[in-house]
Parts: sequence; C-alpha cells; structure tokens
Amino acid sequence: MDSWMAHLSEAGYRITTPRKAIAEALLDAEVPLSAYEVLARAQACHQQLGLVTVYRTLDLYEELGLVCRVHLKEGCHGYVATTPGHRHVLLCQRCGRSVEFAGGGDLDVLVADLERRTGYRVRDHLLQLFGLCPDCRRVGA
Amino acid sequence: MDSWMAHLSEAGYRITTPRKAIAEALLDAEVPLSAYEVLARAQACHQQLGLVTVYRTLDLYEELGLVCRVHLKEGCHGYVATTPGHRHVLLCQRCGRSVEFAGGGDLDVLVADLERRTGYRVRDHLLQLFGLCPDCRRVGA
DNA sequence: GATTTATTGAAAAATACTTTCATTAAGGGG
DNA sequence: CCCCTTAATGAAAGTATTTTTCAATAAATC
Repeated sequence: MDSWMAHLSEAGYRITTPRKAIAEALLDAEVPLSAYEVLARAQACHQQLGLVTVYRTLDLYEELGLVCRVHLKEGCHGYVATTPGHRHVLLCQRCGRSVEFAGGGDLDVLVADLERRTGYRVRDHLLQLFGLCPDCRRVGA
Repeated sequence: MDSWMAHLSEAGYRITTPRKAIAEALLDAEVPLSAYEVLARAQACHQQLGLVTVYRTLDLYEELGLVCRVHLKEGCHGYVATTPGHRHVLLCQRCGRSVEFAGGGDLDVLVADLERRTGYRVRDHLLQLFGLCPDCRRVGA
C-alpha cells in the first residue's frame, strides 16, 4: 500500500483519497475484482467515490504495473478463426494479422513446474502473444 | 468452411444460412474481428442477419474449438493486484484465488522458438492459467 | 411434402465503459 | 502555514457491448 503510493509519487502522480481507497480494496482482495466490485469495497474508505474514478485509477495502476487485467474468459472482444487443436495466437500489433501455434512442450514444462511449486492443478490456460509480423518489422512500426 | 459445417453436423447442430455466412466471414478475415465486424461482413452473404445470432454463433464456434476469443488488451473485466514484475496469474476456477508467477525461462524458450519459426518479433504477451488451488482440489470441484 | 423442434431476428433490457465539464483538493512556492 | 496552480474527481449523459425474451422461421427427419 505504502509502496503503491510511493510508485504514484515517483511517477509524478498525486496521492489522493480515492487512489488510497482503491489500492486498499485491491490489496485486501483475495480474488479478482470487477470495476464495480472495486467501487463497492473502496467506498468503505471513501463514501462518495465514483465508478469513473475507479476505471481511471485501474488504468493508471495497470500502467504502473501494479495491477493486471485478468480476462475472466467471458464477455470480451475480438475473434479469429483457428484450426481446431491450435489454441494459441500470435498477433501483429500493427496490422492485426495473426499466426496460430500449438501449445508445445515448453509451455507444458512451465505448467508442470508451476503445479509442483504451487500445488495448483492447471486445467486450462490463455496464452496470447503480441508483436510485429515480418512485414511490419520491415516498415518500422 | 465445409469442415466447419461438418463439425456442426457431427455435434448435432443444424447447418443454417446464418452459420454459413458467419463461418465465411471468419475464414476470410485476416485479422481478428469484433462481433459487429463479423455481422457487417456476414451480411454480404445473408442480408437480414442480426447481431444476436452473431453472438450466439460465435459462442457455438468457440465451444466447438473453431474460433478463439482474442483479448485485444482493451476493455475487459477483472483485475487483481500484482507485485510489479510478476506479470502472470494462475487462477483457481472454483474459489477465484490467484497466485502470481514470473515469466520464467520456459516461456522465453517458447517465444524465441516462435520468433525463429514465424519471423515475428514478440513484444508482449498475455498468459493466464486456470485450474484448481490445493484446497479446492481436496474438496473436489 | 408434412412435422417437429432447433434456430433465428427484432425489440428491449442489462451491463460495461467513456466523455464532458464544473468543482475540488493535492502539494509546491512563497 | 496559506495560497495558487493544476491534476484529479464525480455527476450526468452518452456510447458500446452483450443478454434476454418470444413469436416467427426454416432445417432435418419421416
């Protein structure tokens, strides 16, 4: 919490009551929270907090690397056609073209290692890579 | 396209004009499409197609593994607090608790391998794992 | 071709997120 | 410590996205 405030300061942002309340809510949570849930919890500290500020603050915290957007597998945006079995995508950030690739051994190694260290059993995953395709690298994006 | 229709049939779903139009649109696209973009393109084949059907059909195709939801890094749902630097999350599907983990060597290997094979330059990625935490494994989810 | 029933599309509702702008308050300078 | 500048906030309204409901339609089976 103090560390988050320090990050704000160092990056030239002000330390405000809403920002403190939101940080508190996020740090206390044991599960991912929706923007609305963040609002509800943070209002315990700061009664008149509004949802707009929650969105703005979440963006800010994400930018500072303090928060990470979790895609809860429901209700999101783009779609690409895939060959069944090839479940991962590498997207060009400039032209949007994508390449698919299969899970692959390295990911399995990572998963196995993680299962051993955390005791979790991994059942599914979301892996998407973003970068530049050969054409766009040439042009210079 | 024929293969997609075969998948539908085999799974006991009907082959309909809207489903054909939407498959066409997705297979022709070189970039991820939003639901609305799918609608616009598929209407070329099927004038009176509605957005509702697009959403339903996308869900269906996703279920059949023909389409994959791409999270375009904007406008999504949940948030968790993270320690800066630790950019990945392993989420329990039952209780929602999460563990963070750092990128790690195996992922770097996978990325390096992919860059070599595709010519893409990878600049960012989204990796999220879903499974069961030790407690929930015990309970049996 | 008739029948059954999955599928569709329109309308409306619910949800999610953004923009605008007048007001407030953080924090540096005096 | 108070003033002043300006970043930050919150309310309202707007836009985008997705879901629900239900009567009408059209696949596939007989």
